[in-house]
Amino acid sequence: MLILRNTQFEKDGVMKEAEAEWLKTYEPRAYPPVGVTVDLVILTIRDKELHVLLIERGEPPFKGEWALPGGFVQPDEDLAEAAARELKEETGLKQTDLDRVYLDQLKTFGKPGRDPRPLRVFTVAYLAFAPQVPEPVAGTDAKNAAWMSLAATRNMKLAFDHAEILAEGVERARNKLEYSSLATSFVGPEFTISELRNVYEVVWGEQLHPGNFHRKVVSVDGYVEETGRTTERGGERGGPRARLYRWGGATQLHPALLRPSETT
Amino acid sequence: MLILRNTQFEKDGVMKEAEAEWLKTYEPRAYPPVGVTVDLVILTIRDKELHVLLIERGEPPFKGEWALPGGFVQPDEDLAEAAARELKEETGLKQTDLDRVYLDQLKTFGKPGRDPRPLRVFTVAYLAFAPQVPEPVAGTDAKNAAWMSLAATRNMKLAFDHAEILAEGVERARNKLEYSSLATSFVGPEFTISELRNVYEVVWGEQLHPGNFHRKVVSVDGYVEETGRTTERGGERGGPRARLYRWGGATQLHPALLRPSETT
DNA sequence: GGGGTTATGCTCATTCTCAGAAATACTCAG
DNA sequence: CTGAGTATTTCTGAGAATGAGCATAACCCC
Repeated sequence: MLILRNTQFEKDGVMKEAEAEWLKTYEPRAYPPVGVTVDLVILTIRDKELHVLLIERGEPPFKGEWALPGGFVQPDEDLAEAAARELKEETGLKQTDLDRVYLDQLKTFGKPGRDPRPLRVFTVAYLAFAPQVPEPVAGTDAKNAAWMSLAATRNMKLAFDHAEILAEGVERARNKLEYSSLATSFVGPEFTISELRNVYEVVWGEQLHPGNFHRKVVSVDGYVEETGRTTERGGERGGPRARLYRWGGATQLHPALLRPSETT
Repeated sequence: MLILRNTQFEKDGVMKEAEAEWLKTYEPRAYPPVGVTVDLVILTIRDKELHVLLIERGEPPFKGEWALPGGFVQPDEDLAEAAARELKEETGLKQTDLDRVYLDQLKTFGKPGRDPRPLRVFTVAYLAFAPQVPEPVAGTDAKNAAWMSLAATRNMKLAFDHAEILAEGVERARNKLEYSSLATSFVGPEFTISELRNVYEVVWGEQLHPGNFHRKVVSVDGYVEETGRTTERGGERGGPRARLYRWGGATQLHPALLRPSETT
C-alpha cells in the first residue's frame, strides 16, 4: 500500500517538504502500512471452570462476533504498558486487584491476511490471570463483554485468529502452573490449600491427590506462608476449618509441581 | 506521520479511488508509521564456548556497530517465514543442516525509541540453535559477520536493544535445555553422550557428573537412540570409542534434566 | 608397555514421589 | 443431639529418581 502511495505522490508531482524529509531518513525499502496491537487472553476461574474474557465487537471487521480484548499500541507506549492499559480498561479491576494479576507476553502473531483490513496487523498476545472478579464486566466502548467458559468457546467462531491465540494461551497457562507460583493469581490474597488445589485441577482438568498436593505445596520454599488464621467455617458440605495462607514471594517453584498425566 | 499524510491528501484534494476505499475501512484512529522486524539470536558452540552470530552494520543507524542479524518482515511473509529466511541468509547453512536447527519465537520488543529512525520499529526476536557450523559466515549484504563468544559480547555495546534481546535468548536457552530435547540441535545428526553432555556444560556453565548424565540421558524415553556404531577413534587424550546416538524423536523430556545448581 | 584419560556401568545412601489410609473437625439431615 | 458424610491435615511404606564415588575396560600419547 505504501508503495502505491509513494508512486502516486510521485506521479502527482506532489512532494511536500515533510514528506521529503521523512523519506530521506526512511529505509530504502518501502513497506505497506503496518499496525501493531496487543490482544489479551485473560483467564479466571468461575464455578470451578476456566473462563476467558471476550468482547463482542461493535465495529467491523467481524462486527457482532466475539473476540479477545485488545487494541492498538499507542505511540508513546511500551508493549507491556499497552497490555496493562487494556487489562485495566477491559476488566474494570481495582488497582489493588490489578497488582496481583499476572500479566506476561505470550506470543506474537502476524500471518498476512489475519486482519481483513488493508493494513498488515501484527498482534502481540499477552496472557493474564485474574482472581475471582466480582461480576461480569461492563465494556468501555459500547461493546458487550463477558466471561465465557472455555467449553463454550469451543463451539464459537472467534474473530481474527483469536481461537488460535486463545489455545496458545491456555496451553501456556497449563505449563506455567508447573514451575511458577502463578496459581496464586487466580485466588484471593488469602487462600486455603484446597482453593489452590482447585486452581490446578481446573486448569489441568484432572483430579489431584489432596494429601500429596498439600505436602508438596507447603514444602516448596517460598510458595505459601501461613497467616495463622483459618476460614470462618468448614467447607460447604462439612469438614474442618482450613488454614489460610498467603503467597510466599517466590515466583519460580523449586522443585516444580508436575502434572501427573505428563510424568507417566 | 500517517496523520500528516492523510491531512495532506485531503488538503490537496487528491483522493484516488484506492485511497478512498482504504480509508473507508481503516480504523478511525490514526497511527504513526510502524515497522516490524525479526531479529535472531543464533547460538552455537565453538571451542567449548557458547557463541552468538553477530553482524557489523554497514548502514546507519548504528553503522559500524555489532548487532543481531535480522531484517524487516516482508509483506507476504509470516513471522516464522521471515525468521527462517534470515536464518538461511545469515548463516549460509545447507538445507540438510537447517532442518535440524531449532527455531522458535523468543519475545517481542517495542519500547518507543528503541530504533532512532522516525519509524516505530517493533522486533519479534527468534531464538535459534545451530550445530557446529563449518566456518565463520560470509555476510550477504556487504556486512561483516562473525561468531562471537558470549564472554566477548559482555564487553561490547550492541546496537539497538540487542544486548537485552541476547540476554533474554541465553536465559531461555538455559531453561529450554532442561525440559526439551533441543541440546541435540547443537550437535551433529549423530553424536556421543559426551558431546551432548558438553552442550549442557557449556550452556549451563557447570560441570556435570559423567556417569549420572549418561544414565539419565539413555533412560529418558525417546531422547536418544543407538545407531549401533561408534566413533572411529577414542577422545583426543585417550579413552575408549564412544557409541554414536541419534535423536530419538521426543521433544519434551520426561523426566526433565534439571540443573544441579538450581535444585539446591 | 606405562601413565593419563575417557566411556560406560555399578553401588549405595539419600531424597522424592505416589497411593492409600488414619486422625481430626466440621456440616447437615433427621 | 446424633450419626453419616465430607474435608483438612498428617502419616506410612513401597518404589523410583538422584548424587557421589568407584570399577572396568578401551584408548591415546610417549
